[in-house]
Amino acid sequence: MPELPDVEKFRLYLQSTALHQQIRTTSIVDAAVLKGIGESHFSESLRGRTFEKAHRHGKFCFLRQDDQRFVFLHFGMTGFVKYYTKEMTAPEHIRLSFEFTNDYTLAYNCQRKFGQVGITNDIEGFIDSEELGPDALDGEFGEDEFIQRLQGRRGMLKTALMNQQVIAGIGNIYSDEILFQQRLHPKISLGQLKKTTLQRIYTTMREVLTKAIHAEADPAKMAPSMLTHHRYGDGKCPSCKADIEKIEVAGRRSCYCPSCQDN
DNA sequence: ACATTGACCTGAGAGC
DNA sequence: TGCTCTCAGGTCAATG
Repeated sequence: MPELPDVEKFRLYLQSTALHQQIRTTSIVDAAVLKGIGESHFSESLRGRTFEKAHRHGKFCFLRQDDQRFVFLHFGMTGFVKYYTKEMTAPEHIRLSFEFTNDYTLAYNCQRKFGQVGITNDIEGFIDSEELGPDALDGEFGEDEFIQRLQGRRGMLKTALMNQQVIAGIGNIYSDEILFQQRLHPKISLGQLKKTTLQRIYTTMREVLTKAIHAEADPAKMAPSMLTHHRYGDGKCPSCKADIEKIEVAGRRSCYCPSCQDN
């Protein structure tokens, strides 16, 4: 699932559930999801800590601890978090969990183990070391910088939008949505785009992501004018009712309307 | 510098 | 019902 809107949903969820509770124990069910830290070191450094705030950059979520360090969470393709009590059904595929002194558990779940969890001293340093681009919805990330980061690149627009080093947060689904909203073919290359088109793409990117957040990243809750609303359902273009086509672009399945996006 | 491919993992759903 | 095959919203490394 998790692209920027999904991760923002997780951040808000964490923000409203798992903060200010003392951690009693940490269970590591599958150490494969830990990155850059060993099992025992991870558990020890979290014992007795509380989470004070949830942050996000691109597809990464950060839980600030009361010692000012951060647990970072990446969700891969199948990750999510759940806060629950023993009376509630535990999620499947728990990879690690925090048990709080209020008897609630915060579980990090990931069916395929593409996600990762670790500890970092500061978010800025983490972003630098991961070489992440600016968060797609960051208030500081304006149109000029967007154009600057895309202009002069070669290759396809979709690839650049999904490249976390260029812009952080966009994946396969929302790059398709941005392309659809601008009626651009998924294989269009950056060299074909005028500056005015890039300006419109920037605005569309922000709108698409903002709308998706408002819809809680749930395709069913999105406006019918959005491609994402149709890609799992009727498979019809919301504009012209043509069948949505699926082609492979940059190794990913790309959905588009062959009639509206025929440039 | 970029595209392509395969690898990493696991399970849901389709088709037989 | 049970088996096999295909596919999945991410990322990385190797290769062309």
